[in-house]
Amino acid sequence: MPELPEVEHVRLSLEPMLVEARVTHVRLRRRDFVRQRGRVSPDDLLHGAVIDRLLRHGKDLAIVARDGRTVGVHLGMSGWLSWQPLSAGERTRERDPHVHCVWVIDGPRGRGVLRFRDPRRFGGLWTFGSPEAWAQEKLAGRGPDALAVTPRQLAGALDRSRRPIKAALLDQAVLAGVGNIYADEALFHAGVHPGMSAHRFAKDAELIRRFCTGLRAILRRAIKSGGSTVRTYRGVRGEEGMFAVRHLVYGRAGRPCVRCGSLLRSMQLAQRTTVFCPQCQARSRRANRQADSAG
DNA sequence: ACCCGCACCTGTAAGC
DNA sequence: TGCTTACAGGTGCGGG
Repeated sequence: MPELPEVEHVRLSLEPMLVEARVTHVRLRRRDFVRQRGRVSPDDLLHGAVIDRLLRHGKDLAIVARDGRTVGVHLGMSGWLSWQPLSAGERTRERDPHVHCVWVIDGPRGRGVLRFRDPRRFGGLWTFGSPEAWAQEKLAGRGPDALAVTPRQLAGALDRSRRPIKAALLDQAVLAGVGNIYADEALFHAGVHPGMSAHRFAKDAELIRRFCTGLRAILRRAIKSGGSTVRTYRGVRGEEGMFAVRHLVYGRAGRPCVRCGSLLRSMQLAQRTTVFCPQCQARSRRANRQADSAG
């Protein structure tokens, strides 16, 4: 579910509630949801800590305490972090079997419950002694964040790769934060066929620059809209992200292209459903220019 | 070294 | 209605 815009929206939404707040209770309901060998203590999950900041790189999130304790959060496909205000003296009882970890938090904006719900359990929690350890261990092998990547970095990561560009974009070692939705949207924006080889894409400096600019714009707009709710994604208050109504290709196979009217096509690429416009994203750029000049 | 294909899970919707 | 199947936003691994 959540790609960079969804994760960033969650981070921004939680920040005012969590920063400067103290964790007063922690309840881990599924031990194996914390990817750590041996015993997990409440202290590992920030019990008693004062939260200092929330970090994000790609789709990875980290909750960092003042004393350095850090919890890495990954939402996987179906993960949801929710915030519910709690009145004084009120207690919570979990009945939802998919809520795997619960934190009660006392902060400048009042008391509340932070819950991590994840039915498919592809997500998880990781514990570290410092934010540096998080960056070193959890982010090892991750590429640059998709909001900050430079055309140069992207070209460098792609120029010896023979994979289809779509497959490379989904690879978090190349670029951190892009998943199936935003890969399709960004390729459409740049007019690139998803099956184009990565090294050919990397050779075209002008194309890469255009792609990076478009990608950043799409991600920024998506963050502002609260992300994309396609099925299950929700913001921290349970609200839907409104960016899906602005998807131009993702989820629109068989419908007309907003630019040229051709019917959007669907194919399997890197085991993922891929939607593109056969006209605006033609395989050869010559065909592409012809399509442009034809209007 | 690179890249593919699959496994990891559950929920939902469509098809029969 | 009920059963079966396909599919879903992600990642990490084995092995070709």
